[in-house]
Amino acid sequence: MTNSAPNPTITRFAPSPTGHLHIGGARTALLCWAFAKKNNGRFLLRIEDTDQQRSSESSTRGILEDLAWLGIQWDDGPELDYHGSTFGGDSRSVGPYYQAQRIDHYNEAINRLIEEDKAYPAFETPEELEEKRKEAIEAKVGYKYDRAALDIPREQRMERMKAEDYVVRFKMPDEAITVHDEILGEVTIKPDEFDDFIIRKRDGFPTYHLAVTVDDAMMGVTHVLRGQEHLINTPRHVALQSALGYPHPVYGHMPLIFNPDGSKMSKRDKDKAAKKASKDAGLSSSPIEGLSDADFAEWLKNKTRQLESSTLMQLAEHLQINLPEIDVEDFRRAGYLPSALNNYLALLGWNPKTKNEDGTDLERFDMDYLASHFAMSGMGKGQSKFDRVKLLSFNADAIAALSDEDFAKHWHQWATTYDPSLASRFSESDMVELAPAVKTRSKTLADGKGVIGFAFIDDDAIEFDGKAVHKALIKGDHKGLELLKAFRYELSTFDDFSASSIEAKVSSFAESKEVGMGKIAQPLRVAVTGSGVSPSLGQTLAILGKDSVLNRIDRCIEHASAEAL
RNA sequence: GGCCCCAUCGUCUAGCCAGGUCCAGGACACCAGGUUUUCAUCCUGGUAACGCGGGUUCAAAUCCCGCUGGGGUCACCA
Repeated sequence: MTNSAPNPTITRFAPSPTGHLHIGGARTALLCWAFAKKNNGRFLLRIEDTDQQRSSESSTRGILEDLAWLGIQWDDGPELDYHGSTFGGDSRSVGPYYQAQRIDHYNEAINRLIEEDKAYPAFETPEELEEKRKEAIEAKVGYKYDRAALDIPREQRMERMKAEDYVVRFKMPDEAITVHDEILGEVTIKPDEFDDFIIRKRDGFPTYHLAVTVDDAMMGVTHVLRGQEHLINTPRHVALQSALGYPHPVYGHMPLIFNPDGSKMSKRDKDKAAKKASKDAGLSSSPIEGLSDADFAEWLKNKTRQLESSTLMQLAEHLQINLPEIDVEDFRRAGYLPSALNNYLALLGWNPKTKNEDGTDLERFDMDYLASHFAMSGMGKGQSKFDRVKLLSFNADAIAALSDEDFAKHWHQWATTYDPSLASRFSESDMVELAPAVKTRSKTLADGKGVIGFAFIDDDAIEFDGKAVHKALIKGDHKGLELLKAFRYELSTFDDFSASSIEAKVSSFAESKEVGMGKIAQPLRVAVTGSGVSPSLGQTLAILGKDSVLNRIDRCIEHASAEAL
């Protein structure tokens, strides 16, 4: 495909601001972005807020920030300042990018269609239509609008428009429409599958079909990459484009993403998980302030009832469970890196079909790679299941690959938002020091705290794991305990508490006592952490510092001596 | 239910369009072993799939048909 200057490739992502950015939407946006970049084109962001009831400004803001966090930069669209860089703008002067601000454009197109007799007003009320729909269902036939309004003479219709409430319907041409889809091939839909759909609602706002057609044309969109749930809409848009004399963009409908059990990934999954945990825990009354017992009981027994997101999070915390991640914000909170999320998302349905040097398939790649290699030909046709375990593995690898400095930056930034106590306990430069111990032991940024959990406990509050104490200190004639005492003595005059010199110190001590490293390492580890498991000994002691280490050893000696009697 | 889309290891997939090089390759997970003072990392090896039935062909994971299964869609939501 060649691109001459006058006709750049333009893709778009057009979310409706009715909630957070769903992970499926993020993948659509990512691949639209990648396609545009690969073809030296532009990626456009448009907010489809024609549903006045459900749209909100805070949703828009959230979606913009989620995209920015992922690093999916839009060239045209609403402006956003994010950590010093500006996203969006209107350099081509084809805005505004909020559909609610583009009503004049839609009306112009609608009026033109009416004048050309390609669209017409219809006067049935929603209730009347609902009635007819019900009848059709009972008769087990597909419902289609019966074109009753077309029986009214045109003159009369035009007259009634002035006085009555009405919708505008598009006269769907009576011919089969073939969509040339870059992913699925040719898809032909017969005319009896369509009726004269509404293009302007009673409230004067256009419907999605009309708005999307007008906007894509006016904004110069050349390629539409979207989820397969839109496949059936495409013939409508193609017909509308023809009627309005617009060019037809190239389409690509990508397969949808599902939960491992095959169900749709939806916000309801969070309620489902919380309900199950509540039942398992035998909760009979609301444990959350601001949620009444009655509401809680109703929510619990009604499968479709959903709780406010913040309430749900409080409940999850109370139950000590993790809610399934559904929105980009969820993954962010859970401590995923955007690079890992993008990588996994891109691979879900797209394959670079390239080998690594060792002959394995290329799976790990970054945004630059995507931007220079993405092609629709690599898209799969089949639906896929979202495997959090594989994503976790991608994330763990991405974290491990970070430099200590970058890891500290990400970790501290994450903690600042999601775990302020962690962020205030350890500065970013502290975290650089912690990085070597934490990186290979964390699958997510949220895991980090657990790795160094021993550092969060006061010296005199350490709880000693009985088994570990026995195995490391008491077993074999208290050899471990004696070694620990001896090492404690040497440590009292030792001041260089860097990880490497502590390692050296322990090593030379073991040599002088003619024992293996483990003989002194494990007693020490148990003494300072209470358990037999921690990062490397040098790192562990370095994190605690000399005072704390000595305190803890003393306390352990006391504890173990009592145990040994 | 009508229409439309889809179908390879448990999961994501390569191979399919241009049939033979595929007793089907990779990744995640899992199992076993190794490295490591513990854990984690890391290394080595292993288990594991062409949904079913018909064709076409010397030859089918690859082409055709049917079945089954999964999904989408049938709004004055997008």
